[in-house]
Amino acid sequence: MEQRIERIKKQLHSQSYKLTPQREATVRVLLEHEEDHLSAEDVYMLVKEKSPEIGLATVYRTLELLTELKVVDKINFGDGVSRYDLRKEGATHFHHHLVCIDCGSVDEIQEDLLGEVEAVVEQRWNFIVKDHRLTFHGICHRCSGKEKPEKENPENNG
Amino acid sequence: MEQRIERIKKQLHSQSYKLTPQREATVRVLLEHEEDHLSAEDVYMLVKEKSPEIGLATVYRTLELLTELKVVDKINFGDGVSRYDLRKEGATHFHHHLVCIDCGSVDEIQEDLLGEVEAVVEQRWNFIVKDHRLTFHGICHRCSGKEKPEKENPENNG
DNA sequence: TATAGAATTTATAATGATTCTAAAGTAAGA
DNA sequence: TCTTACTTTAGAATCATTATAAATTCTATA
Repeated sequence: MEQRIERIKKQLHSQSYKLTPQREATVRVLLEHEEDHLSAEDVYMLVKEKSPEIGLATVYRTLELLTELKVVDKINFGDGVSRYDLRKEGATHFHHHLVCIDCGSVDEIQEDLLGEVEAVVEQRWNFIVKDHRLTFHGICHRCSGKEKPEKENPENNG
Repeated sequence: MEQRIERIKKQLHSQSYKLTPQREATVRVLLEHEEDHLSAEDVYMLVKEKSPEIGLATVYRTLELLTELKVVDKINFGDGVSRYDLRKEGATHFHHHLVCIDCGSVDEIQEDLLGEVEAVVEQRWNFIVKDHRLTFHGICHRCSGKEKPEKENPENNG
């Protein structure tokens, strides 16, 4: 945890931004909730627990900054709010999501399954792929009664 | 055009909705701008040209209804507005998009490139895929100076 | 240490997309 | 024609997000 904060700090410094206490508090919340998909409001409320004096606008500004630095990814599942998702360290691509239309859960796929598809897109559409967003909508293993997949969140094979 | 409207009318009727003049005007705008990715406001302004008395709320309600019936897909490219995209007739999946981070253009891919990926997801994650959203961000052929792809919008091979 | 200047935060107001509400309009059946 | 349910309109309300102005903090330098 401390190491990751240290590295994010360096990343900020490299663009002449500072890791202020408010920004650090925000980053800590994101790290502590790595599995979740928090909205700005969610983050705000969690940050407030430990740093009650922080303002909502600051949280928004920090999240925007972190998005710019590609520390987090901003995503939208169509429910009217943006959500912020920490990138796995070293990951160069945006991970994928499984949204359950039954219970609303959101699981992550860290593996990059799009290698071949991107090659096709680059060749056939002459489009230089820089990033992607892929979300599947369907029924999760919990709702379908199927067994839990062996590795639901594999550590670092993206 | 008339045939498609007729079919959409039937689809509405099958759920005991009516194709009111306002709804029809909205559908016509969508059909006339099939290649575009219109926001609710865009649709509103286009509908007003021919039916000036229509209200914005009606357009919103109609788009919501059409989304429910899967006549259109509601998408979000991260620019703060929802956009509405007519489904190709017979298409069972949501088509893909190529968003240029340079000029902002949005091109479509009708082909379903995700067959294998979905099979992997179903098997490895025990997730029953019902639909998907796939958007690539990158540089389009116009901005990169590459030649235009042979078939930019293939007719109906999705 | 004092001080100027830049960056940052706070609190609040403003914006803009979307949804809600109440009243009026419309269509279909008895 | 009367009744009932559905639909639309206009405008108000809501909610997420962004902008603003004043206050605060940090940094560098004298």
